[in-house]
Amino acid sequence: MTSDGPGRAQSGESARAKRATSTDVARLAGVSRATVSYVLNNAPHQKISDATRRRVLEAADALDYWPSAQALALASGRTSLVLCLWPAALAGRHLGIRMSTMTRHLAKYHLTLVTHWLGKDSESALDVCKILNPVAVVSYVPLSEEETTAMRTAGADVIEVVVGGSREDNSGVWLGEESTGEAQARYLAEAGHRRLGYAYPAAARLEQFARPRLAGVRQACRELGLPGPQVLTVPPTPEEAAAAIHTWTSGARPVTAVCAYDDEMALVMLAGLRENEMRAPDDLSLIGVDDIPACVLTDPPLTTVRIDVPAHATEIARKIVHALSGDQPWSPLTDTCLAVVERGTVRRQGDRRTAR
Amino acid sequence: MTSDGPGRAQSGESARAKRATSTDVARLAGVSRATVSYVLNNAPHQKISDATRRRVLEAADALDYWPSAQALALASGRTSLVLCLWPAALAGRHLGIRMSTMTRHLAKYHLTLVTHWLGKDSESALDVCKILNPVAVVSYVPLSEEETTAMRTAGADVIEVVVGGSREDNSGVWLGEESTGEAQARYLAEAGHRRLGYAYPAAARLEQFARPRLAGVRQACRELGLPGPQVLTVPPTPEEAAAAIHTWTSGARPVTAVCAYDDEMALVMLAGLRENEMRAPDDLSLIGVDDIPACVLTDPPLTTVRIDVPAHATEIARKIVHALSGDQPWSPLTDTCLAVVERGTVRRQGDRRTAR
DNA sequence: CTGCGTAGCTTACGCGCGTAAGTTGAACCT
DNA sequence: AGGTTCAACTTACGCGCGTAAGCTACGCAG
Repeated sequence: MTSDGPGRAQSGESARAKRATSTDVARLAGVSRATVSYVLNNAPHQKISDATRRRVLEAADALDYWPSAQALALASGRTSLVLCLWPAALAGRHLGIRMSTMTRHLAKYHLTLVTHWLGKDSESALDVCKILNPVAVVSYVPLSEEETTAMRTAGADVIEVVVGGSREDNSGVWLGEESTGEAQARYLAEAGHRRLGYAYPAAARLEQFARPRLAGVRQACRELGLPGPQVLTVPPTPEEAAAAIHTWTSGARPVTAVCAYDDEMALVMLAGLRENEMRAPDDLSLIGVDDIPACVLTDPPLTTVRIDVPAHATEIARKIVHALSGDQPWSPLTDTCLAVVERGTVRRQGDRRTAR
Repeated sequence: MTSDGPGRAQSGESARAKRATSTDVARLAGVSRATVSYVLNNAPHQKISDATRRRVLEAADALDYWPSAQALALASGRTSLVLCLWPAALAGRHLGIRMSTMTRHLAKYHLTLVTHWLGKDSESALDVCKILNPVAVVSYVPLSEEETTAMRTAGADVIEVVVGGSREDNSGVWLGEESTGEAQARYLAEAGHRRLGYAYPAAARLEQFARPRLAGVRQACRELGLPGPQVLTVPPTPEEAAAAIHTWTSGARPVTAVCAYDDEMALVMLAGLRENEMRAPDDLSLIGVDDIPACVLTDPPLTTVRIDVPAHATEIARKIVHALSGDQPWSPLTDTCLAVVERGTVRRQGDRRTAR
């Protein structure tokens, strides 16, 4: 038995039916192609008798007809595609929820989301845009002025660059990376901490996220009248984390709490604390970003800032749909896509010991 | 200053240049459209004078002309797209490398990879296929017979379903999920273990991966003459892991080593061991799959099976390119996309204590 | 001087579609 | 009887492209 199970690759020889065109439907229904088109698109000002309409619909059904997206795109000058540009270096675990949320939301408006992965240089971004000719682009990669204008001439009406902009650039709308930093700092301040540290990642690929997050911490400190955070670059090894922790805690004005760039950084910090025979939160408070599953497994479990990814993704999708419809000014549905998950690594003012 | 920074969404009003068509180029060069086409495509049997050729090339350059992918697709009947279907539930951290590897490899052959994210049900898979009309589909989601044939009539010449097939289905080619399970079991057997456990995940979304991995362990046990693994479903909490560990280790014929579905499962197991005041590898050996960064941070560091993702991705891309060219039978470049990373959680036969 | 091959183009068609602009014949009004 | 209206269609065009087929003028053999 040589049936084609899944996993088999086949070249095109297999006798497969060609897809039916509207001409085929017209022939089968015994009408002109135009009539078919009018019926299937419910053309508003065309009079089609019920009998004819039914014949056309039956013929289309019998032939399993669907219109060619390419022909549609050529004729109308626009596709129904939304292109998402994503940097390969950043494949985190929220990606799936983020993408499927956007996919579903856009699908309600008959828009199809596809993702293209970019390497170090975003060279292929423009090529892909030319090939797909999407109506909108949402980019998680910084885009140069030239690239955006080139994409616009390539047909992309709406271009959203999610990453790297400042708050004002985003029309005061939504969650930038800064917000996570702000949330960390505000929470620590509210817990009574005044001298903060920031654990900055060593990997260059994280720069574009780390920089705005740190900026958010700085901004919050400024607004709250706290001294700026003491920033240390922490490579991902327990030993180097231990050294950084020593620096933070041993000065004349020691840091009492550290904002970690993300949860993985915080995990490394926890290992560094062990290395120094110290413990969170008694010797140093710690807060991460992301709420990865491992957060609940550590001892003590890690306090962190959770990004409400579905909410954020929905906001972006909504903004795109809105911009495509192109009427009233945009207003966000929510501006709080963030929440602090309180667990065991931040000591609150007044606590002597923290409960296990 | 109201310049359009990144992060701004714009609707289409901005006076942007329309893209140039080959008609524009023809007009500027003072020739017919056909001549333009012949020049730009280096038509083999057409005689074009050098002067004309140069004028056309200059005009195309001046207008920044590129052919419309939609028109090309309509005229030729095929696109240069490869569609990758990915289940949103499975966004792991290797995704970036996997995708960019495939993207780069396919780009060498002027194929563009785009990814579409599927939710629980793969309902939209076919729609996307109809919209994009890709030459090939590589799916990480199981596809029904109807779906594959429908995709073929939609124009996809090559369809690769990476997941879920058995070894034979994949034309004896490459790495299925089974292989990771096999590698775990073989390694443990070689280290002297004879009674193995398998820590099966509780989350339903992991079923499609867990099942073949477990099948691989079973297969290896059979081939090595070992009793089959004692399978326990382990929810992701330390307490429940501790209970499972108790079951494994306390019988008349206790298990001495456990294959964890993946590293996260192994991490939970480690927490469960702590809960029981036990330790790997002295009380129980443990091996994961994936080699996530956290592996080196645990105490002891986690022994695991690493998937050589770039190699695997390249194999898939090569297979697709090969199938599209459609000549000689396919042969893989490598069949070992797996490696065991030996760290501290597997006790080798003869060791009394394991070195830290 | 006529015929012919050929370099160097142009004209024409089809890919599959939406849709504007006809066309036809029956019903209705004067 | 002759004109008008209108339902129910069909014909024709363009979107941007590749490419088959046709066309023209020039050089050259007979």
